[in-house]
Amino acid sequence: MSKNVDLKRAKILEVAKRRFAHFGMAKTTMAEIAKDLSFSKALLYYYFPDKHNLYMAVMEHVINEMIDKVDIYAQTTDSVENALLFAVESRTATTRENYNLFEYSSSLFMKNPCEVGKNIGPYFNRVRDQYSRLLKIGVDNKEIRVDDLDETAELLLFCLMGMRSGILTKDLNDCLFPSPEEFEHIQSKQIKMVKIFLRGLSV
Amino acid sequence: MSKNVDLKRAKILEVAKRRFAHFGMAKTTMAEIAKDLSFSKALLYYYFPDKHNLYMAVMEHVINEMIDKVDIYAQTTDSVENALLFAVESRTATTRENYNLFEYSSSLFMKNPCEVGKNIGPYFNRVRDQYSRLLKIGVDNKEIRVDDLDETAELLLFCLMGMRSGILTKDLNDCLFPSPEEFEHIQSKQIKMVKIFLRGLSV
DNA sequence: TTTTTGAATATTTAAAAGAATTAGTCAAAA
DNA sequence: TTTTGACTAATTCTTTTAAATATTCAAAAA
Repeated sequence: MSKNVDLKRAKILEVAKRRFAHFGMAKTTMAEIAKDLSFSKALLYYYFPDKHNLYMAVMEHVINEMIDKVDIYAQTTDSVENALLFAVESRTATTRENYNLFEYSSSLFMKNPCEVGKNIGPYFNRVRDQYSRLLKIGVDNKEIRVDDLDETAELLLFCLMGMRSGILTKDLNDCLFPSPEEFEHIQSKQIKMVKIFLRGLSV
Repeated sequence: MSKNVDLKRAKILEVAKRRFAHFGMAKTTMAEIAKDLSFSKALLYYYFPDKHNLYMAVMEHVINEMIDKVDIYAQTTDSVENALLFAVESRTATTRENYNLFEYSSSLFMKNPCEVGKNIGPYFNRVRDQYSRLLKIGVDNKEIRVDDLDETAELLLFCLMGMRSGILTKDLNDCLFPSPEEFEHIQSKQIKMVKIFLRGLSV
């Protein structure tokens, strides 16, 4: 029973994710998603209450994948630096693979920064909590010293975000979709940043 | 001759700055600025070719004030940390005092990130150069070790920007104008960030 | 009872047209 | 050289209408 429902929901998520990641939320219609799955539009609403809800489910799915991947890697290493660098690379990869998916989230924020708590807020917190866990590896290892794990993780995450907005502010080539070089560029800055940051926390 | 022209231009800048800082570029008309100065609109165009040019002149004036203030302070101290913390505080102050002035710049960027080179780009570079100079104090002092001053200054600046965007993304109260507490909050994060960053560069 | 659909409705977006505001010009006066 | 009032051009704001798309629902299929 419920097994079948979950399976169908997963299939829908899969297809919707492809469309959203490729064309973005705005340029994807429910009709198109339904057609991809070769069933009726109305059935989509049987499994998901509305488009926004479907989008959020896709977001959650993508974030989960990324977080799980990083957590699994983190179990195989005891060095904070390795763990964090892996996390940074995963974030870059996820971002470029799903660029247009995230665009809707940021447009939501632009329009109404106040309601961030509902939209991207929870995802931000989950990522921050992960960085908190990663930093803890270093603390347990006596590599670094951190007073407030959560606060420091947030600080680090803000810095990483800064690399992104900073670079997109400076040398954007032709706009629209950041080029592979730009992703590389951002990531390289982020890596340098992480190294300085960690050294700043070292015992 | 030219002395009088400069004086008049300065007066115009003064008035325009007040309007721009208070109501923003969009909500300020050339007619209003002219009325404030009790002379005709046409005369504004005698001293400044167009509104955008006038705006840029105001921007430059404000940035200059901030940079000068920081440079002067920097001469009185040999500690990088003091210099940087002063710079951070000055930036906060300038930002809150001229919040709506900057809003136009960011809206320009939102619309067309490509042409950033023309608009805010130069100002960004001047601030980065200043941070470069400030870091050099620490290098000369043997407090810190830096390979590439400019690159590191840029990194630092991006991190500072991250604190700003990060916090405005998270806990914005009622939107529109950030509250004094929010400025405080951002600045406190920036200060913590700078300290970790500097420690990460320490010899 | 659960899943699926076609057709109907309700919202949102897009485009067009017109009015109103505001930027920018110019010939002439001070 | 500096200043202005009157003029034109460009931009923004509203309103309207049409089209696209999200969402609902009663009924059929499984």
